[in-house]
Amino acid sequence: MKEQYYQIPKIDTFCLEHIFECGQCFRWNKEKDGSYTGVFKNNVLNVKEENNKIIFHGVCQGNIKEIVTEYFDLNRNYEEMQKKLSTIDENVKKSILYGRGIRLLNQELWETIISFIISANNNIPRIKGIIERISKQYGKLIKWNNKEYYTFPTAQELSKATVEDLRKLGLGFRDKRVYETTKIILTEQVNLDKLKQEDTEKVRDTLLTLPGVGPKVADCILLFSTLKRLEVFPIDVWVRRVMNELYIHNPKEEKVNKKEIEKLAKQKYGNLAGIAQQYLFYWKREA
DNA sequence: CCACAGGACGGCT
DNA sequence: AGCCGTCCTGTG
Repeated sequence: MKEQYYQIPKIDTFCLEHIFECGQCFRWNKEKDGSYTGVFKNNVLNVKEENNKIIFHGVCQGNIKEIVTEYFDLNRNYEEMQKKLSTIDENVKKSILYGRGIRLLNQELWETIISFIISANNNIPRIKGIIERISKQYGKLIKWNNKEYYTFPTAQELSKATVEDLRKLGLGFRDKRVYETTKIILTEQVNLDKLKQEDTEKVRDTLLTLPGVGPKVADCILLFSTLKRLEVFPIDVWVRRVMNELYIHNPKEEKVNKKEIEKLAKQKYGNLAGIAQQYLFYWKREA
């Protein structure tokens, strides 16, 4: 663990606000100067856009360049994917212009699973609060710049929590789901390392066996974690809304069949459906 | 007081 | 297979 810096030139396909406010992550907070600070794995990192540079600064376990490149998905060509998607139709093109700085983070799988179980029928401020309290209670302390940060607990660490403990931290009815899933992963009834090599449908089926993981949560995990399956298309109320507006035009939005949306997304966006989903989602929700 | 928020689950038909 | 009530908690 040592303090390190890294920087890259500013690019259109990297915007802090787009990346951190598009709903894929819960542990990044905006500072007074407009930069963002967050905790992932055993790293505390601050990211700042300055002049023509993006500056990464923090305490990292390992080499900061490698850590940043992996986490921010810097080796993937977002410009090329945007060009491809822009040819599909004017609306998607518009959504990309609006959120062109989005990148899909490679977040640690275990943390992503628990975070999105907590996200079920919940809102972002509360999700963030719950995850912060869980980390403070069961994670490890990292001090930096006279401030205290806490890592997201490992399965081993979180297994110390009883259902009642979790309830006190504000998880509500999700307490039991987190508790059970933690046990399953800790005992390797589901092995997260082996999961990464399987094909998407099989991974999805396995994730769906975890308590608290339904179709939407499973797809978020597949898209926002190191699994990084760009072809999945998480469908929540916002995505349903925008897909109905753009293509289906059903006056009763709540009646729109999920299967219909899935089919549409696949035939239109193909193996980039997940990327398209993020631009559309961010565009529609912010508007 | 009530509605609702970035779903999952269980019971029912 | 599809439909629907219910599930904690915070906020308006």
